[in-house]
Amino acid sequence: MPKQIDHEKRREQIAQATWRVISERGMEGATVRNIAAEAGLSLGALRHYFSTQDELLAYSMKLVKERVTARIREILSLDLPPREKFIRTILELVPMNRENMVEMEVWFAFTAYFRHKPGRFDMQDDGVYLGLQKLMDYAEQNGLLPASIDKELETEKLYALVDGLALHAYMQPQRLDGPRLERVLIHHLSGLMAAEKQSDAPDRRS
Amino acid sequence: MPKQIDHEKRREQIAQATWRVISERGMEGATVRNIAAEAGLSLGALRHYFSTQDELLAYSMKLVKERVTARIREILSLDLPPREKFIRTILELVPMNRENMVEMEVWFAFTAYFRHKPGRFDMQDDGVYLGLQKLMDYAEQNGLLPASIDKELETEKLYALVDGLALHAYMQPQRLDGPRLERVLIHHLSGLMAAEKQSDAPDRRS
DNA sequence: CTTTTTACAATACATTTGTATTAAAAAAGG
DNA sequence: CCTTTTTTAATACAAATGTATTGTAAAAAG
Repeated sequence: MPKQIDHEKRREQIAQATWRVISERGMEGATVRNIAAEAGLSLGALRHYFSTQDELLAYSMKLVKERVTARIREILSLDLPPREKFIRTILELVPMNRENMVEMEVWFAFTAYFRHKPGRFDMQDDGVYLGLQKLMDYAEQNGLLPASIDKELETEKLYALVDGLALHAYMQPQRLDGPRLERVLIHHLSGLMAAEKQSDAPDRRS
Repeated sequence: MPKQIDHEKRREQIAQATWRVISERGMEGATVRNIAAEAGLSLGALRHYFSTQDELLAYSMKLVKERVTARIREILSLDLPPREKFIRTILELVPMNRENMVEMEVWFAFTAYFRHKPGRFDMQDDGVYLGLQKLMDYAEQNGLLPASIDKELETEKLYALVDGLALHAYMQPQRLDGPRLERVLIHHLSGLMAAEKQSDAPDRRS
């Protein structure tokens, strides 16, 4: 038989080809033929790794989530001051480069696609809300948050802010580029951690 | 000839059928046949009002925008205290009922669909950012905003918050229902208008 | 070396899709 | 009443798509 192939690796390559196709041509362009061509495979070859299109799409979606959570887990494992860790984790939730942009793009596409599937493959949640709740707990336990705030509402606001910014960065990348995204988020987090005087960052007394 | 038909009215009916189909079956289900069936027409009949599918979709998208902007314009025309007008306008940007939810749903679907079209029908912008800028100007001119805030950043934040909440209300309607949406937005706007002490609404001294 | 198993390619097939064509029915205009 | 024009229906057709089948080559297993 021909050179033994690492199935899992091939599946990941195909999933990445899927991401590229969706990013460039939308969900409408994510046909098995387009994906096979992007991956440099024939239809028959593709079918050896995914027997149905929805299985391929579901796998590709799952892989996006794994990649993102792995990156975040890595940041959380770094040895940083709590404040830096808190901020950097949140910044990671927003697309700062082309790669993250594609991830978010395909995540949206997958979500919209699987939402209306009869045999639902299991409506995947991105887990960001749960993660932000834990992150806010972490911030509170490390004294980053003033006691006066309504933590639950602030978590909801932060969640909406992050996803809203992500969405806008995707829809209007020329207006909302990386540096501006960072400015907006830092501004919000500074206000959040400042309690009274939300006007600016806390440690600014020059 | 058969009973003269108001073409514009028919086109609106068809567009509304399109919304329903997209809401229930996603963009994948928005075939000309499904839409014709939902509208109670034959393929040939549909084709008398829209000669191509993309023309139908583009019209349906335009109609969504017109409906939403009309509703907002109506609120702006009401005789309300500036503070109420400011808040109610922003609350209108978020889906509080089934109808608004469908509008947002199809707007997202259309946006994703037309994004990857060779002969782009004209990437429609929802105009929310521009509207919010004007609304913030209005708020400032009516003394609702403290001078200490960074108006541009706060506009960007508000924009992201609104769209993020809308997205989440769509994705997790059970968790983020109407009352909760309102609580979160009011909380944010209160903090925004409060300047120092962002902890709660301003006029609360009992 | 022989056999068997694996990766891949080519092709086939039934459905669905957008669009086009043709025709009929129905009422407005004269 | 008769012609004309508009609405609608029925059918056609080519292209695209998901999936299945068949075949082939290559290397692992013996």
